[in-house]
Amino acid sequence: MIGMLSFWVLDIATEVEDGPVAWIWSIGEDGSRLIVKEPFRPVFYLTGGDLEGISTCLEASKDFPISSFSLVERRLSGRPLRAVMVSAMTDELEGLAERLRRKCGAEGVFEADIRASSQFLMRRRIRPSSWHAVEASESEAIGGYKVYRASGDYQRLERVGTPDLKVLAFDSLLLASRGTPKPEVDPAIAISAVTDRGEERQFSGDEAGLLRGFIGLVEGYDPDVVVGFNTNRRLLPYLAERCRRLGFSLSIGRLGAEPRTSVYGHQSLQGRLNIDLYDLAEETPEIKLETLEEYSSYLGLKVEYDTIDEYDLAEAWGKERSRVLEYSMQRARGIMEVYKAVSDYIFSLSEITGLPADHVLTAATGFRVENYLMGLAMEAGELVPPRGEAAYMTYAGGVVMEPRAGLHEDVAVIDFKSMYPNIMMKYNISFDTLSVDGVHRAPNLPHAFKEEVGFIPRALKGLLEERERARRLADMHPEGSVERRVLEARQRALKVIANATYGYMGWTGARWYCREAAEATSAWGRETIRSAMERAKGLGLEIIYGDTDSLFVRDDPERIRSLLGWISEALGMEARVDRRYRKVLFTEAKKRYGGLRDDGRIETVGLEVVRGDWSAIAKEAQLAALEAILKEGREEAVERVRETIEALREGRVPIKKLIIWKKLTKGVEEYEVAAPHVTVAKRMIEAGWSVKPGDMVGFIIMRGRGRLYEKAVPYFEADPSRVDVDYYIEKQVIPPVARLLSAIGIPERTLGELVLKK
DNA sequence: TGTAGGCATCCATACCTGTCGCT
DNA sequence: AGCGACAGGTATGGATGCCT
Repeated sequence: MIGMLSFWVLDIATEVEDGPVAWIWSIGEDGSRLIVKEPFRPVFYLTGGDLEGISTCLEASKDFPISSFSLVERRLSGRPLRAVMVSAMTDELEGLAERLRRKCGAEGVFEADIRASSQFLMRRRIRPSSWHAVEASESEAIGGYKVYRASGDYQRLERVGTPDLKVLAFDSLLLASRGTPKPEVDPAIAISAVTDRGEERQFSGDEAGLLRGFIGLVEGYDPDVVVGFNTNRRLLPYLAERCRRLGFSLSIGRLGAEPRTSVYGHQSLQGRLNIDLYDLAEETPEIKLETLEEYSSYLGLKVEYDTIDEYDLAEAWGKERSRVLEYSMQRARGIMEVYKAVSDYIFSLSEITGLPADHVLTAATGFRVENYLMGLAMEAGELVPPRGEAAYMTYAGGVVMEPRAGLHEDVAVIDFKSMYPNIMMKYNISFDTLSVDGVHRAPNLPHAFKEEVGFIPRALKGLLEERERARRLADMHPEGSVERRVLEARQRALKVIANATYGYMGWTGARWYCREAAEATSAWGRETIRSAMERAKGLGLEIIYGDTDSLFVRDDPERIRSLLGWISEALGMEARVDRRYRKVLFTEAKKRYGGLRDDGRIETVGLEVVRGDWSAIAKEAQLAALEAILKEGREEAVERVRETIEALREGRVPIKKLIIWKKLTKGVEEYEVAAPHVTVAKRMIEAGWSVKPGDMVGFIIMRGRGRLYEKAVPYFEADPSRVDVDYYIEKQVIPPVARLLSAIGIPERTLGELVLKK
């Protein structure tokens, strides 16, 4: 029974049966969950001077797991290259390729370091998280899932959006008598779960019972997506270990599989997507503390949390158990809501980059860009180079103007649209167009680029055209519709990948690292913005500030229109007025300003207000002063500061507002100099808490003698009566506001007097 | 398992200088 | 006078987190 099968690709896996077989976990058009199976042979290439010799040698290598080999024409950095393509009967290519290279005297090996499942997706042009059709015959079902054998080519189907996925969000509580729970000794005490249909379940009490209850729920509901917060690095490995100790396994994958540790700490669930929203929170710059609560409020979700700090959990569990359980359920609900808000973006990113939806979140930006480029390379017959280790060499970046300090009225901000991608396309900047006699010569650099369209510019063109298409289509659908939401998420994902391509080229770890290309891009960028500044001056526009691809000018619609026209015609680039300020305040510092937008909102850039490593009281004080400066006057601004100082003096500031958070960026032993958050982290570790690189450490400065790092204590241990109020006044509140006030002519002395005035 | 460079800011630390007490 | 201890000032660089 052969017929066309349409399906949406959920996840991909490879198994070795007689040879490697790809399993595509999918959702059929009728909503059934199914597996498309196809045997395939991952390949690698051998290159060298004597391809005939290599071939003869391969002929005599029947004892190796090779299915076939052939002489093929490919390209390397755009230049034609002949190579021997070897098809393997194993999915462990690197060892095989290296042994054959040595045995047969080949010089180069290509693509042996690309995982079998990635090769399958790219060669067969299958994009995860999207619809395809293929000729297939039904074969024996496995564990209730229909299985199809695919034959022939896969066609991509133009269809917006995902099928109706079954989603399960969960949260789990772990209880330790002391410090951070350890899976060897400390139990899970509750698991809360919510389905996309709104069903809620909570398991608690006997640990074996609650874990079995959760496993039963997963088996029964059979979700396509399991979503949580901090599941990859923490919860899933923890729960799996608890199960093992209790004598059973955490079989929450399809076909009863346990979670498997996959690349970079990702936990893989067979046949399901395991999505950890913490990964997404981590890469969202607006989110500083990386908590579920913060993420929910950033997304503007109406979810209630009666938060219980992890440091208070043990005590709360003893005293107010029902409140703890309710909080756990609130978290599960919150996780589901966050998932619903971000899932379109995740699936778009997955489809564009070609990485399965659960892996795309754990992959860093560079690997997302690279996976996208690898897909294009395979289509174009361009060999994918191995990951090298280029020596780190820095180069010049964007230009930043010295701002005109002070308060300015009616300022327009002109932005170049996608400046770097457009420069790379305009001057055909790419690793395969770099050439000494190229027609495009980078300003003040010995780099030049050929005429014939390069790999990177072609990739960018594809991304930007696709983005335009997504935007146009989005506009054709009504506001609030599923299609519009999905298409908008798609255009955002496309923009992210396009904008990261410049940085990717300058990344020494990139397969297609090309410092010359990155360096030339920023050089043309500097030339572009400088010539725009010249022109603006020539037109009589008053320039206030500029950074890389933006220009702040006193608003003057007529002259600005003329400047934008010139940029389009003479530079062949596009710029637009991105925003307007009724008032904007600059200090002497670059990259820091605050303004009153034309829509009445206050906007802060670079100032302490937006930084996560200042206490809330300092940030509030600065924002209040800024608001007063922009909306009222200087006296009011000073008055706001006075009020804050007074509140601190009188002990009216809640201790939470005094917490200073800093990220521990490496192990505590690796630090060269003592710092408050490091000594606090050390103390916490001694007390049994796990504090690892990447964790945020919150501390408060207490009265006492010695260095600052000797006066810092973990925030949850701080005694409010012993807080070093003077530190908060003199080192936290005053400096940030003083910088703003001095920009409008109020000397720091004035604030000093405020402090003395008791 | 790291997109890039440019930048402000705080604080620890090393180093320098001058003063003081002691021999 | 010569020496070391110490206080105070300054230059430097580690560390963090922002901007485009």
